[in-house]
Amino acid sequence: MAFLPQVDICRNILDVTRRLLIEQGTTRLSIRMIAREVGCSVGTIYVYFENKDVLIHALIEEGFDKLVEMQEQTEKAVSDPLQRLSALCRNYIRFAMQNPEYYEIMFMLKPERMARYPAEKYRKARHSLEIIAAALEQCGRRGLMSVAEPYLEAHLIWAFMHGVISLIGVKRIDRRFEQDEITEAAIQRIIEMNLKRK
Amino acid sequence: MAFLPQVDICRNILDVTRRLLIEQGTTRLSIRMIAREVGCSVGTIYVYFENKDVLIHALIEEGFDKLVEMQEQTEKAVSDPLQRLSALCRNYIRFAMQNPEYYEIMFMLKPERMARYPAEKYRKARHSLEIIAAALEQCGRRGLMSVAEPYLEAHLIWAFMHGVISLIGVKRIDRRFEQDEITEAAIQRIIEMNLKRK
Amino acid sequence: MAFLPQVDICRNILDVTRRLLIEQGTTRLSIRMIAREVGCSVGTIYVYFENKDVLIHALIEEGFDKLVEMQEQTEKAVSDPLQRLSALCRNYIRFAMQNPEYYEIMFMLKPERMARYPAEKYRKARHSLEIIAAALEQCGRRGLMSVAEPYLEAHLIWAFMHGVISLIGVKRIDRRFEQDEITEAAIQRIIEMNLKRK
Amino acid sequence: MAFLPQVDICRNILDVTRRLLIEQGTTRLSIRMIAREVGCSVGTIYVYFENKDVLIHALIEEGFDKLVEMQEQTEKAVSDPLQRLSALCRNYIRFAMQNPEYYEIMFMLKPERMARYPAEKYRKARHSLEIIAAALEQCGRRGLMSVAEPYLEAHLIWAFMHGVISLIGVKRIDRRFEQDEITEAAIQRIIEMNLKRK
DNA sequence: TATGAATGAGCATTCATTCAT
DNA sequence: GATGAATGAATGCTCATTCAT
Repeated sequence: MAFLPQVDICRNILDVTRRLLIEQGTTRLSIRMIAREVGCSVGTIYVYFENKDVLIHALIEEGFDKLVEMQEQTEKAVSDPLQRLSALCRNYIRFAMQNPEYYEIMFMLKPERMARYPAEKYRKARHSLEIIAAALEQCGRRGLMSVAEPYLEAHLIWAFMHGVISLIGVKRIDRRFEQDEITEAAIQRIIEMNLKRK
Repeated sequence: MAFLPQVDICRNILDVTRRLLIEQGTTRLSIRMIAREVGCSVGTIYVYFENKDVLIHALIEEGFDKLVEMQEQTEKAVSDPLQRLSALCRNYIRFAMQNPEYYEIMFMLKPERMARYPAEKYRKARHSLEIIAAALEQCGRRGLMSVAEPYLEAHLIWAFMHGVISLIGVKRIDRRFEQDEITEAAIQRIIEMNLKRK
Repeated sequence: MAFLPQVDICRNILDVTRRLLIEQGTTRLSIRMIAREVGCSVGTIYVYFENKDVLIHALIEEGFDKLVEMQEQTEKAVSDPLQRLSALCRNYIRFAMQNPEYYEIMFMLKPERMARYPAEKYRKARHSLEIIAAALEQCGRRGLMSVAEPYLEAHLIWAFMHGVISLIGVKRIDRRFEQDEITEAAIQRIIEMNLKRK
Repeated sequence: MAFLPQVDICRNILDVTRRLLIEQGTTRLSIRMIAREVGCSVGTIYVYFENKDVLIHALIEEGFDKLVEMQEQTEKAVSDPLQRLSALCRNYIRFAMQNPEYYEIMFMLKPERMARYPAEKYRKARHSLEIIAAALEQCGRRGLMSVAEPYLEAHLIWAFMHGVISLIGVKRIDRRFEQDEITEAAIQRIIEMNLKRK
């Protein structure tokens, strides 16, 4: 034990919590469960996180950081505005699919049900929207789209993606459709929806 | 008691539960809370509902009945297929806005987190989708739209609406936008999205 | 229904209760369970039996009546005292094996755990002992046995049988032994135990 | 607290449970009752015992350990096989009389009524039987008894003692007899029963 | 006679959190 | 920093019993 440095209990707690969040959701998730899974005592959790909410807020923040960083990189990496837009959409959906637990706490918790709602943290979410709005504007400037209100349009795009992700998450999409089929169709509609009519 | 005619305890339980569901969500909602609010004993709840799940399932069924009935009436009432489609969308969103508690248990619960998942009840949801698909087909037949796969398209429309509803529900739409502005814009995009390009 | 006379609800309740007693024991047995199984309402049970204890006491009485009647008949039917003694023993054990629910409430309930202990009813049990004591005396008079204290001896015989029955009931007899093997061996020992040494 | 050294809560819980078991039996015994009597909160019980069954199983094990240890000591201490046999019997009965709560959970619970039946724990009971069988065999080897099947005979002896203990436990022995009178008579019969007829 | 709604107390169990060590 | 005992309140649910109908 002395030679096996306790690497990073804090990290461990966060990762275990993420895993448990998928199966259990926030309410069913319990500190005892986390402790048992991490292999530490309940008290130890409280050494690192003031309470259950703080622990979840930490994960929410982490999620936003990951998402925003990914989108910022795409913004930089893809120069063609139309391709950038679809890359941003594809990324967003992929992020949700691969990190359902992050996605759930980032975008599916009703604020009125969170005891200690950290409004500031959610404001980070805005940045991800602004990146989409910027891509739309760029498309507009290049004459590819005619977007009167890019920020509103970005909300609509976001909503569309969020709807697809959510319905997949609650397993309500008809089994006849593959996940990819649905998500790709959605992305296609999103692009077309804004493309300049000739 | 003599002055407060005990109208219908069962109905009362259902209504109180609906109300509490908005504030608390399914997991936090407790039988004791319901009993306290209804003004009866815990045991009384169990006279009418075998257990907590059965109570919630009853509400889910009620919700689907309301929604499907509303959509069926619209289907009959509006003959113009394009207007019918937009009426169906508008209705769906209005239903969700006015009955957030119904909407949540109907469309937002992860099946794997429900102890006793009543798959059959959820199957009713399909009918609401089929009504939209039928409207799309009708539009196609009239040459107003060219919908290759009406059922897939109906899913996409549903997803779009569900996304708007969900984001409004978790209060993530920028305060600068009115609810109506967003929902109407979404409906407009939904129609346009499918309109035949000239 | 009108043509299907409600035969004898009371009898029905008693029989269902007996059946449930085997699986559940007195404590776990519930009025609701009985009502469900009988196919009547809980209230109906209370029409016939003042409360749960009274219902069980009725069964206890019934059990004693059956046992004593059986033993009295044997007493009359078998004239040879030695054969009578072994017949009485065999009967007793068979009664216990075939009516474990009667036997349990008749002989295994701790009086201090019965809310309303009907001491008088248990006094009936004595008669069954007296019949055994009488048989022992008869054997004594015929010179087959020399029983100094027939009543004490009857108690010991009873205890022996009760022990075999109880251990079989809690499934503690080694599986290598057949039930019959054990009970017959016990009866043999009981007879020998009292037989006059030559 | 400072004045009442919290010696050993775990031990305390076990002892209180034992006491309550006599009055209430396993089914009526409740965690709340134990907590109230121990003077701790309900949760505290669960700190030491995973659930009610585990708590009772712990007592069962404790009981078997006590009984077997006592019998093993007697086996070693008493060299004369006949005296050893009667000492083993006397010990067994004394154990049951002095620890009725242990005895009840060790030998009177129907396995089918125990939710989580710890079969392995009950297997310990066998050892106590084997010690008696060994004593019988020893008597046989010394020509004091002629025991064809010592293990079967041990079962019969056990049953006899169990019967006496049980009837005393349910207070069914006629008040005219002292407990000692009955138990000593039983032990005497047990020895005689197996003694070689001259 | 028969019903079944209603109750209040009770059940085993789990929880987030505190705090002395 | 890490522990884990301790708590009090809460959870879903069952119970024997009552009583107006």
